[in-house]
Amino acid sequence: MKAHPQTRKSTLRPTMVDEGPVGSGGRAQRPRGFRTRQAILRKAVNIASVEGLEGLTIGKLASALRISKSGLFAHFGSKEDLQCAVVDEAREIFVERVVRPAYQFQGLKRLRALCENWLSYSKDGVFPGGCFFSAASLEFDDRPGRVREQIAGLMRKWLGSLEQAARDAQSAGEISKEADVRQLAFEIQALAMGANWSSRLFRDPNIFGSVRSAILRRIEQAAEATQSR
Amino acid sequence: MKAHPQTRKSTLRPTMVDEGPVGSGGRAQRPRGFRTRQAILRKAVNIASVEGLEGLTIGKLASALRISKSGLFAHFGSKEDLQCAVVDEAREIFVERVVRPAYQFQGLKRLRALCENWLSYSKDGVFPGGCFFSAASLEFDDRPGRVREQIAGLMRKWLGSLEQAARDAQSAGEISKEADVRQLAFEIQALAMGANWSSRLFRDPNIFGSVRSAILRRIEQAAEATQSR
DNA sequence: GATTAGAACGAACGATCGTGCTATTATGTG
DNA sequence: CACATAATAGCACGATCGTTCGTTCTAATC
Repeated sequence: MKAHPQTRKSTLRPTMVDEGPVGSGGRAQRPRGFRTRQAILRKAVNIASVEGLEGLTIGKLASALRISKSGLFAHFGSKEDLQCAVVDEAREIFVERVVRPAYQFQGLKRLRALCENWLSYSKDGVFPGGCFFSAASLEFDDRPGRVREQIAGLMRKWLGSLEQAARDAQSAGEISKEADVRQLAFEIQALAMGANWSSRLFRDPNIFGSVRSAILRRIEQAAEATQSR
Repeated sequence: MKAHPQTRKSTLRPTMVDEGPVGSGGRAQRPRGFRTRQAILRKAVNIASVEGLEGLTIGKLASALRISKSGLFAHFGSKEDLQCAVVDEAREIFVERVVRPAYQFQGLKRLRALCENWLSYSKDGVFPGGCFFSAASLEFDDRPGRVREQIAGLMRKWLGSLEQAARDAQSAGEISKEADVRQLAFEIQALAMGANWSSRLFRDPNIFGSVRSAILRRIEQAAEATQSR
């Protein structure tokens, strides 16, 4: 004759309100469960950046948040939905940290800012596991599905932003007309991801300095010369 | 009264002898279980390059080989051991395909051959999931343990090979004395991994051509100039 | 042909996976 | 306060995870 099931363990947690000061001084509160969802995603992104999007497990995530598995699961219909939401949350953080601050500049300055911001985004550990998208790209490039397409779309857009900034710089005469801006964008991205890779695998933060130089050199090379394709 | 358990399903598979012609014309056979182990690793490497080293599961691997889970497991003491063996198998394939053929050349030629071989190694799908080590690096860079250290060691060695080739080219006067060969090696590797990344995520095989040019350009740049840093 | 070492198997373990279902609790509105 | 609705918890499910065990089969040695 065990006590009837389902006796609450702690009445001390009314809802998941663990977030800091919301908005600027008590702004209009969002709907109730939204905050929980947000808190879940925040933690999920951090875990996923370390363990991978597939290694991110509903059980682990729930217990990391001291939440019931089913309670968490109800916020998303499936694991795939959760993964998509996590990717989008990571995107938001990335945009806020890397893209947005660079858009106060124009042309070449913007391009440089995008690079600088990306490097410090990786170096400063915005995600505890390094660049979320480098890891996610390589994890999902062979797994067909919505997550893969979402990641691919984001990366295309990011490369497009680099390319567009370079193109604008081109229009402004800051970069040679002959430069292949698409190629330039790709090479920047490759060097940046290389920095992330090396810093993580070899635990060498110094790589960021030399990669920063390499990128600037590469940009300058596009600025100067009648460079062949 | 079920028949006593453990009646063999097929007497048709005495041992796992599915490999093609071994050695050059019936050479001295390796010990018995060794061939099985080899067949396991071959399949395991392919699966792992697609699903990741952690996504490689003993159950899936066993049933892909039509082998019992326990029988497979017995060849390795633990999953970590299996992963280490898989990494080493991948290393062997990589060396055979990328490194060794380049060592018939010297100096700059060797450096170029290493690059060319790497690109075609990725492009031709030597592993069905693209470059095994790119994926494995990013998967394990945050997971402490033997696997991580093994991968890191291999990558260090590979970068060292590139660097040494460049250094030799330097001694031969094919590359400027002022060039930073370590940096050169890194940038080559970053571009190459970028090609692998892009080709996989965007399903764009054309990237290899432009990355090849970019690498050659970068090498030439090291050859010519009194380049800073 | 009998003996023996090693290879492969079947069954089972506890843990955890993703996912349902139902009941309980919390919140916001009248 | 009562009520409706949304959010969360509890429990259970079948599947699969890595791992262990004891048994059976195979191949080589005497």
